[in-house]
Amino acid sequence: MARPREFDEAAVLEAVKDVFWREGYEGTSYADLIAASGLHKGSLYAAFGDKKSLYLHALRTYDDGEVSGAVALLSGEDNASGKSGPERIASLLNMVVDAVARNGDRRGCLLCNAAVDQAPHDIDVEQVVSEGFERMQNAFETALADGPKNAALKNKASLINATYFGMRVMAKSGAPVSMMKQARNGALNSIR
Amino acid sequence: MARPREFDEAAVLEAVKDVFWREGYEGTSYADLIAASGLHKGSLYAAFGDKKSLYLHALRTYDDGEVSGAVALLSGEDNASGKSGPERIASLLNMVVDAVARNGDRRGCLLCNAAVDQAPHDIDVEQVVSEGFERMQNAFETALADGPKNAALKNKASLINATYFGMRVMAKSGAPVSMMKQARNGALNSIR
DNA sequence: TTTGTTATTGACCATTTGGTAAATAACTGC
DNA sequence: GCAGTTATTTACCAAATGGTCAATAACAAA
Repeated sequence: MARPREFDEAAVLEAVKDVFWREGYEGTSYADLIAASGLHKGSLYAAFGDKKSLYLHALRTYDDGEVSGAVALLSGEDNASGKSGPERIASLLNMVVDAVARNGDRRGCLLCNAAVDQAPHDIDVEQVVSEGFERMQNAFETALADGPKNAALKNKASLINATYFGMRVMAKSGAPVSMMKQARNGALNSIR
Repeated sequence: MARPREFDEAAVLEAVKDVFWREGYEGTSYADLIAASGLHKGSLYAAFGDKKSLYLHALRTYDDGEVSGAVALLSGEDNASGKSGPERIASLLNMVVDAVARNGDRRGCLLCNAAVDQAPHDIDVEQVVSEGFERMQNAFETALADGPKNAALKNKASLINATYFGMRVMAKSGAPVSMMKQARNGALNSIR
């Protein structure tokens, strides 16, 4: 065979994902990626292609990790806690608030960041983002009701979905936590 | 005195604002700004300072224009139409939907874009964005009620506010108009 | 041990980046 | 017309950008 990889591909993608998450696509340089991954430029190119392709790898890593985690939480797949749908929604929104309130995490949601900075300019990014949005939308719908989905239910789900991404933007914007908590309260009240 | 300006400062800022609005801060180069404004680099620097300062000028132009316009609409300052508060909110959300549905406008909201791409990295941008968010928040509250503001009202206002920015992100993300309309319907139902 | 294959490394590249400075041009008040 | 002041223009710059390539190193199979 041939010489084996010396780096852990998943670990490198985690590091790369975090840089793009914090700095955005244009705001990230190869110098940043090299520093974060510990790899040389040639290795990054050989393993993941050019910058755009690397960004897509990072975005899909986020999609497979954070987004799928949120979807699983909302859908109640891990039914250990026995939470109701609204309780699961509350859990997710609380996590969004707490990331800012407790850790000062200003990264927001990578899917949402990608929607703002690259989706309008790159059709591949747009596709990953759109699919992620749809998955979140469906997960909110699942949490709101297990029966057949009517129009009013879809409206509620989209309301929560939009609020979710709005809160993520608030997080990146430096909005006060009080405003985020109010948004969360308003969303939860609206589905009571 | 001295040699007068040959360009219309307001017109140049409009052009510059539009580039930053479409391309983001890092995505905009001086070549773009020169092409859009018709000015030479030296003139841009002499008139508005460096790139960051020019971006702030553009952001404040947006704040004085689009944001103030939305705030005025929500507050019912121009009372010619005699619309109720919820009707004024509906008007604004409809404008957001229509920008995408009719014109395919993917720019979203510059304030929101700035929140995502520069607010976490620049305190001046963060301040303009935060103030804009607060103004929108207050305008939504004004539209929801003219009486004293209680906690439930603030929650509702923040819900709508978050939904508004979420819909803007949806716009940039290429989400289907149907999803945006659902979010609008959900938001309007929640304040009935 | 040789051979084929793939990974790593570091030097290298053209282009673009944001930014500067000196020369020139246009205006006002004297 | 002259002096003073500010705009415009052009040429220029160092640094950083994304990207490539040839040399070398490490493995497996034969």
